[in-house]
Formats: sequence, C-alpha cells, structure tokens
Amino acid sequence: MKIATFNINGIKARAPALLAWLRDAQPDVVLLQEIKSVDEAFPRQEFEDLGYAVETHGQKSFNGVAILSKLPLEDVVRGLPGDADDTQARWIEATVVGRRALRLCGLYLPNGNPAPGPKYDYKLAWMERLHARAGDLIAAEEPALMAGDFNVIPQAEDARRPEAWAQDALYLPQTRAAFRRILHLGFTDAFRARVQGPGHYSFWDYQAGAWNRNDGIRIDHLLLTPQCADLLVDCRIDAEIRGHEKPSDHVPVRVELDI
DNA sequence: ATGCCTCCCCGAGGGAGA
Repeated sequence: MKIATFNINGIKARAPALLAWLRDAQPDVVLLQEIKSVDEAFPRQEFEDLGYAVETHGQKSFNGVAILSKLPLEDVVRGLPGDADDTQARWIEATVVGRRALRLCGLYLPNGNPAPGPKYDYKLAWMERLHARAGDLIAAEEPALMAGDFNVIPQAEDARRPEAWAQDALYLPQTRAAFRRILHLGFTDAFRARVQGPGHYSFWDYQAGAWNRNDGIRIDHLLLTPQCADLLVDCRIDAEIRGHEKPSDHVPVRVELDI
C-alpha cells in the first residue's frame, strides 16, 4: 500500500497539479493539508472519478485537511482531542483495511511564528495534545501512522541553511524537543529509517529562488507505530514536482507499506 | 529582510504562510 502526505496549499488552485501527480504516482492513500476550503467547496468529484474516496475536514480560507483513499475509509474522526475551543481544522483520522487494518492520522501542525508569542504558545499546546493522542496510538499496539505537515525541522541536516532558522518556530529547541518527545513514545520517522544524510527537503519557499538554489527544509513527516514500522518497505520524497507548473511550496512524501 | 511569492478572501489590498 502506497501512502503519501502532501501539503497542497489550496485545493482549488492545486487540483490540476494534484490530479496529475495522482495519475503518475498512483498512491492508494493521500493525506492532504492546507486545503483552504470548506467541505462543500472541495472538488471531490474530480478525485472520485479517479477512484478515490474523499473525506474532508475543512474551514474557510485557512488550514483544512483531507484524506483520499482508493480503499474505503472507516471510522472517520475530525479534530484533535484535548481542546473543545480549538476551531482550527488541522486533524483527521480514518482506518483503511488492507491485509490488516491501518489507522491513518493526517495533521497540519501549527506554524507557530512569530515566536515567542500567542501563536507559538498555540503550537506548543497543540503538540502537547498530539503527544497525548500519539501515546494512545502506541498503547493500542496496532499498525498506525501520523503523517502531515509537522512544521518541525527535526535536525540541522534537515535544512539547507539551519542558521537561517535559528529563531524560527519550526526549529527552536523547544519545538524540536516537543517533536522528539513524541518520537520517543516509540514512533519511527519513516524517511530517516530509509535515507540518511543532508540534502533531503519537502518544502522550498516561493521567494528568492529557493527551489533553484535547493534552499529547502524537511518538515513533512510520516511517523509510524512499531507495528506499522515493521511493514515499511520504502519511503521517498517526490521532490521533482516542485519544478512543475503552479506547484505547491511543499512536495509529497510517501511510504510503501507491506499491508 | 517585519519578506524577495502565493494562497485565501473576493473584486482591493490585507492576513497567513514558513
């Protein structure tokens, strides 16, 4: 089963590029972030015509997550538990059943800039709630993954110019510590289980020719429970589509699981 | 670089992104 995460930066602007990538990469499941659309405005028919079931958790203008799946999606849950007052659409879960059941969690973790400040406080609080949900996934001892735009640069090797991010909410020590605290529950960073070393990125800013200079950062991740990591066959970043027409500023990251 | 683009809102130009 091929499972991808992709921050598309607006489903209305990105539908053609997303459809082209789906036809080429043939993923079974895609976890989408930043659909920037309410549920009713998501162009679901275009994806259903390609054989995908569509589940969305959108809001007006900002944020918004969705799941596309060639297999039926069961037990869909919208919203990260832990704060009834949080109205931002950043979390969706569902189960797909291959040879075994796999729980999928798609997430768009808050950016947090500027830090310090209320937006950074919200990011850290959201990561605390994520830690709680992640602990439940570990305790279940079943195949599950959390994937999406984490807005976390885990290590210096995950940025072309780490010094440029020293004061940024994506790379502050407290951010990276909160990310490691989740990993230490027992998750595997799928990409780092397969590929080591610098120079592998999933985001390049639209500004200042960042793509042409390969001035990127790796912030889109797939974290696997131990029972899911056992099934990991491959993980890759589809970087080349960043150079296509009207690209997102992020590219897909995908795993193949033996499930 | 408190911002070099691009998205969203809509029908101007501001908020947000990272």
